[in-house]
Order: sequence, then C-alpha cells, then structure tokens
Amino acid sequence: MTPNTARRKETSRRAILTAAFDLLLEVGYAKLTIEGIAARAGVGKQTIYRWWASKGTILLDAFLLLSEGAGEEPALPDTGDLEADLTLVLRATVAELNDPRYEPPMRALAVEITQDPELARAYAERLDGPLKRAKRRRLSSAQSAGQIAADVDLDVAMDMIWGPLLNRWLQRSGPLTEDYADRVVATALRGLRPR
Amino acid sequence: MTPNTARRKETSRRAILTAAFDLLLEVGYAKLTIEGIAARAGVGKQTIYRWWASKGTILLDAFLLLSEGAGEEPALPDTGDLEADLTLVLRATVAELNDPRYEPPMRALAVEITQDPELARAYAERLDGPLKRAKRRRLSSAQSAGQIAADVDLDVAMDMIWGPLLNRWLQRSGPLTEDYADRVVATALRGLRPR
Amino acid sequence: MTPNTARRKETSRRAILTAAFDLLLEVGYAKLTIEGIAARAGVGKQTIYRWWASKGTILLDAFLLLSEGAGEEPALPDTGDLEADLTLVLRATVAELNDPRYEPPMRALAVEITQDPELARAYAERLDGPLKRAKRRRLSSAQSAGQIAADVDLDVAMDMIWGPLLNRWLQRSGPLTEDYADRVVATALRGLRPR
Amino acid sequence: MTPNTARRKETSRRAILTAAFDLLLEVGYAKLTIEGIAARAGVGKQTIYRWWASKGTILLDAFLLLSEGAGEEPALPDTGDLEADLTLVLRATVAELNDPRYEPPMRALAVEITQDPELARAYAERLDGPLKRAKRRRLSSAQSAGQIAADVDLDVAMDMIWGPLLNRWLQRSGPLTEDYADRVVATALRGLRPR
DNA sequence: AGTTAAGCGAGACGGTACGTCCGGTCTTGAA
DNA sequence: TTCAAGACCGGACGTACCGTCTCGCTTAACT
Repeated sequence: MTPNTARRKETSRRAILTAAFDLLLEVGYAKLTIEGIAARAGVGKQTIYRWWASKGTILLDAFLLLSEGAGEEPALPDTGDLEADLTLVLRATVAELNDPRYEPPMRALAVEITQDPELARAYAERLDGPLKRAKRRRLSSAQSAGQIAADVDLDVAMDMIWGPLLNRWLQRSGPLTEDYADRVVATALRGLRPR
Repeated sequence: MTPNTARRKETSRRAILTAAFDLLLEVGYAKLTIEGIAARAGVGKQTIYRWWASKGTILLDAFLLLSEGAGEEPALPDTGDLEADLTLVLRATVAELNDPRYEPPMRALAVEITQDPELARAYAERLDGPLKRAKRRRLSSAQSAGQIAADVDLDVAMDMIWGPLLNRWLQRSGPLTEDYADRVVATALRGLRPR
Repeated sequence: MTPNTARRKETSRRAILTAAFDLLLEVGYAKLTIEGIAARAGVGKQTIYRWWASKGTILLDAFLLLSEGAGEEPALPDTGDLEADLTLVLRATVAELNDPRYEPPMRALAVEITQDPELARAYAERLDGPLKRAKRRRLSSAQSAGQIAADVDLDVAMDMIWGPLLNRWLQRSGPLTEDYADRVVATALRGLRPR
Repeated sequence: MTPNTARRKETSRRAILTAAFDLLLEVGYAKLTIEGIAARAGVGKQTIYRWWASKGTILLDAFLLLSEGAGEEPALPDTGDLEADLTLVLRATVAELNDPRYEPPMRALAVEITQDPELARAYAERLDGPLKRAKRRRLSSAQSAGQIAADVDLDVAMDMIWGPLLNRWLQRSGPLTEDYADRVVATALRGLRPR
C-alpha cells in the first residue's frame, strides 16, 4: 500500500514542486489544479497522488524545497537592542508578506492550514518550527539581558508581536505597512498601561 | 442587469442561508456546494446565482441572518476594571471559537476572506465593524479612565489583544484555552519590559 | 433519476451520434472513446452519460439515425424466382460487409452485442427486426408458391441462408465473396442429400 | 528483439494462462486486465508483455493449454448414420456453448477475433483447424458413402451446419437449444426445396 | 380584471477537474 | 538474462459541480 520510497524518482519530485509553485504565481490558487501541475511537470497524475495526500502537502513541500540545502537553523539578529532588532525583523516580514512572489503561496498554504489540522501539524513542525525557535531564542536572550521582565511568558510575547501582523495580513483587516510594524513593536514592548 | 429586489422572495432567501449553514455543519466546508445548498433549500440554482456573487457572500449573509433583529450595536462589559472585563470577553471568545456549532462557519468565512479582498471589505463593514467599534469604545473608556496610557495607539492595542487569539485559532499554532486568553490579557496590559 | 426526455436537446443528440460514427471510421473502434465523441460533438461528457448506457447503445442509435426517416418497412425483391432473388440479396450483403464505410461500425456493434445481452435484445428489436421480417416474408411467399417445402421451418431456413455469411464475416473464417454467396444459396436450397 | 525462448520459465507461462482463464470466469471479460492477470499469477507485468502480443493471444494460448497433451487429432463419431452423428455432435456443441465454464472464454476469444485479423489467422490455424479437418473428414466419409451428393461443396456444407449455431450464439439472436440443433441438421441435410 | 413581465423551481447543457484504473515502458535487485 | 516488483508517463474512465441556459408556472404591478 505505502509506496516504496527507495524507488522514488527525484527529478519528478522536484518538477512537481516547482511546477506547483510556478503555476500558483501564474494562475492563482483558485485555479491551481492537480492536473495542471502534472501537465506542467510532465508527470502522470498518479505520481502526484502516490506521494502527496493533498494540495496543501504539495505546497508545504514546495516551500521546504526552497529552503532545502540551507541546512542551518535560522537566527534573528541580536545587536543587543531588542526594539531595533524586532523592528528590523518585522519590517522584513511586512516586505515579504507584500511581495507578490511570496504572498500567493503563503496565503494558499495558510488557507489549507486553516482547513486541515494534520497539515497544520506538519507545517508547525517542519516550516514554522525552526523560525519559532529562532524567535524564542532572541526573546530569551533579551530576557537574560534584562530587557524583558523575567516573569513574562515568552510564548505569549511571541504571539503578541507577530500575531497582529499575521492577522492583519490574513484577514486583510487593514494595510500592512512598515509603520504598522513599528507601532506593534513599540506597543508590545512598553505595554498598554501607563507607567 | 441587477435583479429587482422588490420582487425577491424572502422565504427562498432564508431557506438558502439556513441550508448553507446547516450543510456546512453536516458535510463540512470542503463539500459545501451551490448545488447542495439549492437542493437542500428547495430552490433553483439560478436563484442563488441571481442574488449572491460567491459562496463567501452567502456565508457572510448567513452569519448576518443570525444576528438579524438583534438590531442594537453590541457593547463590551464595562465594570471599570479593564483587565477583568477583557478577561471575561476573551474567555467568551475562546468558548465561541471552540464551539463545534460556530467554528466551521467561522473558519469557512475566514478562508474565503483570506482569498477574496472584496469579501474582506464587506465582512469588515457589516460583521466585524460593529464589534470592532465596541472594542474600541471599551478601550477608549479605559483610556479616559487612565487605565491605558494616553498615547497608546488603540488600533494596535486591539490587534495586540485579539490578534494572538485569532491567529492561534486560524493557524492552529497551539491550544486555544481560557488560560491562554488570561495570559494574553495580562501580558498585553502590562507590556513586556520590566518596570 | 430518469432524465426528462422533453427537455432533451435534439441537436446534441444528432451531433453525438454523427461524431461517434465519424470517429469510428477515422480512428477505429479500439480508440473510440466517450471523451473523443464528446469533444468531436462539442458536447459535455455528462450529456452522453445522461442518455446512453454504453458505447454499444450509442452505436445502435447511430445506425438507427441512418435509417431514420426511411420510415417504411424494408422488403426483399420478389420476382417469383427465389434463387435469383436470394442470390441478388446475398451479393448485396457481401458488398455491404466488405464496404469500408460500413464494416467498422457493423463490426463494432457485433462485438458489443456479443458481450451485452441487453443490447442484443435492443438490436434484435429495433434494427434487425424489420430486416428479419422482410426475409421471412420473402421465404413465406416462396413457400406459398411451392418453391419451399411446406414443412420447412422458415426460421431455421433463414439462419441457414444468412448464418454462414455472417459467420464467415464475423469470425474471418474465410474470404467473403460473391461466389461464396452464390454457393450458399444454391446449397441451402437444394439440400445436401442426393436426390 | 525476440526473447530467448530457451530461458523461458514454464511455470510462469502456465500460471499466467491459468490466471487469465480463472479471472475471466470470476470477473468477466470486460474487467479482465493484464495487471490483474499478472497479480493473480504472481508474475511481473513485463513477463506477460514479453511473451504475448495482446489479450487475445493469451486467451488463445489459454485454450490451447486445455487441450495440451491431448495430442491426437480430434475426430467426429462415424457410425455410418450421418444425421444421427451430426445431431449428436451439434447437441454437444450446444451444451458446450451454454456451459458457464466455457462460454465466457469462448465469447471473449470470439470478440478478439472479430477485431483482430492476425489473431483470427492464429485461431484458424491452431485451434479451429484440427476441428475443421475432423468435420470435413466426417462429411467426406458421408459423401463417399453416398449420403451426401457428390457435387456438394463440403466447405459450404460445413458452414451451413455449424454456422447457424455459432451465429445464434454469438449474436444472441435466439435461444440455443438441442431442439434447434436437431432442426438445423434435418433442414441442412434435406434442403429447402420440395422433392 | 387582464395583461405582462419578473422571479422562481427544475434541471439539461457545455465544460473542467476530480481521483481511479490500466496500458505499456522502464528500472532495480534477487536468483 | 530472466524474473517479480512496482514506479513511471500517459490517457480514458465515470462522477461531481460549475455557471449558463431554457422551460413552464406563479405572482406581483401596471395597465
């Protein structure tokens, strides 16, 4: 039943993931079809169905293909100035989310994740995990340096910094600008209460 | 081109929205089809296509049907204790997002919004707008009462309070519990920096 | 369940039958596909599946379309000379079975009939029936005229005259020539025994 | 190009032919696939493609496997009474054609022959040939004995005796009974004309 | 009150993609 | 070298829905 991974054709695998990515940019997610991917990749449909359970898992693998070979764990900048570092990072995130080359696949993946818990798990583990650990390391370093209170829950802190951005992007609840990123960082760090 | 609203059959409108809602719970969003809705509602497909532009707009109207007749603008509790009030409200939100009767349609709507800017606009205006205004009023009241610093950007504040929750729910990036809600409120209010 | 015949589109029906016939000649029966017929006819596949149960029934209808409007019952020539008439008719049959325009569809239909009793029934009733009655009428007339013994079973007689021809054609058990037709007629009429 | 027959594995050959025969009875000709035969025979698909050109040739070989070892040329009974002998033989043929164990494969082979002249040739030579020679010998013997007129064309005679039966079976143009067999023999022998 | 035209339920239609099945070829490793 | 196993490309299958299009019927609105 489970296919024999040893005999898998690597060229076909890459062709499929590349075709999926390219087509997504060309025709959009709504018109992205398995048949289209197979045709573009020069591959039988069965070869796709044999190795992937859904369009979402193809997208996830396509993303992973991009970072394949990168190898190393990613890291956030750590100049010692937390606010400056976060501002830099969030501005980069804003730029990426607005980039017409990355927005469509990311949005497509987000949509699939919303509907598929299993895919969400795989995403969390394979794509988001390394990034999340990098974020946590930076916050942890800031906490050690006394820039974040010792009793702050870093997981909540991460959600409070990146959540608003992602949410505004996903829900289109407002324009996604550098200015907005800056304000989020500033507000998250200083808190809402008067001092 | 635009059909004559005056002649519209109200019973069919309600039947369609109700059928859409019911089917969503029964078969899930992936298997929710226009044909299925029409059949369930005892209605011709054309009647649906005549009045709605997409599945997303049907879902939006279905939600609005629920709150139809409610009439009044919603309001958040205001006991004077901001943290207590927010905790209460976010716990309720958590409960709603976990409710098997509300989760599927909300998630479906979120998915459509992610992919359709026009629907996002309609959602922001008709469904989310009143709620957002209520949230803003409560924070504004807290600001007047000196519980929130005068120079805090209330829009960012709102995103920082509700964003993490929504994000965790949409992305399934972690369990959505009352405890999490409490920690978000507490962290948002006091900020991350040591005092 | 059963589609509404009243709303059936006659142009599509004819386009499908014509396309099936034409394709059969062009690509041969082995490569005749429903998809191909639909594409050639400019019709959705569903329209074919809605009205026909199998490729065989399409073929049968395509044949019937040819004789549509002919209206009248066919008749065999009756000059009073049975042997001459039969010889004429069998030679015509040989010519038809060898005609590259008629052989492929006839063979295809024969193949389908071999495998599908229900289709065989429909064929017997709608296509072969009128022809068989004509044959029987001619033999009956000969019997009345004293050219065939009164106690001969006309159904067996028919099979004995036309069966060898059809069989040789279907089974390709030998060349199908006018000479063969002549010999069959002669032998059938006079019997095998010496007189 | 042609594989080395010397190295051919006899067990696989028999397994394939047996599997084909068994599957034909189990699932019917329409669902008889090369893959299915290979799987049932415990054989790679390539092994089938290496040695057989088509499903029809497999069927033909499967039939030949049945009579393998029989070795001797078959012969029709020859009691001196032609009509009795033929009646006996045709009744046996009727029984065979109605036998649920033999009908499906014979019909399948007939279908393939209808569509494939090359297979028809092979069938005529290897399977039908011996039988036909036996029939011819019996008629020839009858002719020598004066039971068939000297100038009767024995090939036509054979077709006239066996053709109606085969035809009725293939075309399902009527019930295939012993009575019918008897009538065919009687009518063929005495001819249609009054004496 | 009678006529007209819209909305309506129904569902056939031309299409597109689905996910499956199988054909025929090719590759791998064991015998 | 043959073989069992099975991945591969290709392509047809029969199904499900899409969004459009008639078809009569019902039902307001406007003579």
